[in-house]
Amino acid sequence: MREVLDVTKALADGNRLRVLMALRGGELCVCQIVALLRLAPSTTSKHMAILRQARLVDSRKEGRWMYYRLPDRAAPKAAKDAVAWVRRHLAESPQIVRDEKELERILRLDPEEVCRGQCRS
Amino acid sequence: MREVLDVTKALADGNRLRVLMALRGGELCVCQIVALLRLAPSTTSKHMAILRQARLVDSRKEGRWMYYRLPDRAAPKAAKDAVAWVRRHLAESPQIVRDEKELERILRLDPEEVCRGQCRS
DNA sequence: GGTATAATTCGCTATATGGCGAAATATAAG
DNA sequence: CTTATATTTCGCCATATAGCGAATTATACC
Repeated sequence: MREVLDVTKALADGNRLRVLMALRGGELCVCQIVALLRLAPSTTSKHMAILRQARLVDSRKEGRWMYYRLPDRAAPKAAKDAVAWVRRHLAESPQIVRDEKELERILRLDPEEVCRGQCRS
Repeated sequence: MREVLDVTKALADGNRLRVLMALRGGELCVCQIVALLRLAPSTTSKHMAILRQARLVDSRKEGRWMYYRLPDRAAPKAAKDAVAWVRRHLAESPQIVRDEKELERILRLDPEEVCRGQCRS
């Protein structure tokens, strides 16, 4: 029950659903997710921790950057199936379509440039 | 997005997951669900309204009794798939197994008797 | 070592949610 | 019509959650 509830609670937020959809195209660093959601880095980080706790994303640290991606084969089936459900039923949402365009724009930028300025106090 | 979020928010509560699992065996009236969850009728009713809003259950009124059941063919695919996901990943939860036993006990009682006393002020 | 920067954790506030009991509604029974 | 009863709605309270900025941590660069 706990495992399933972790997943459903993690999915019960629009911004976290947007992140899962954004990760369809491959891993993203926190800076890029911040740029997409336009939330504070601290808020975004908390969202990512909730998704990871539910095993809906995996993460990988490279230098100062933390990259998040959709879970691989090793993830619990409940989580993988949940991601598949989200992908299947959210693909045509106007918000998600808008995010796709915005993400294209963000990915065209130098990652350094995306980060710069976000994390200044 | 709204439709998907209604579903994920509805699933993000343990008692509502328990109801969905309990309805596997067929429709139940509110009294029976109250007896299973051991929550106040008003609380239970609110949970059922949230599940119905998300199209995760259908309802049918018969006299004074309101019966809830899992959605049929006509329901949105997102809702049907979500119910299938819950059924697949929650079937072996200890809580759900306990609920199965308890529900058997409740179903052996006269429905009139199940209701009696719950709704007294 | 010292500074800069990406990310997280912490402390706080506003809002959302789950719970109850009382009141309201709807239907059956007298 | 009046009473009884199943359910829902309303008003309230306690807790959970999403958001932010400040402080902290971890890593790169000088």
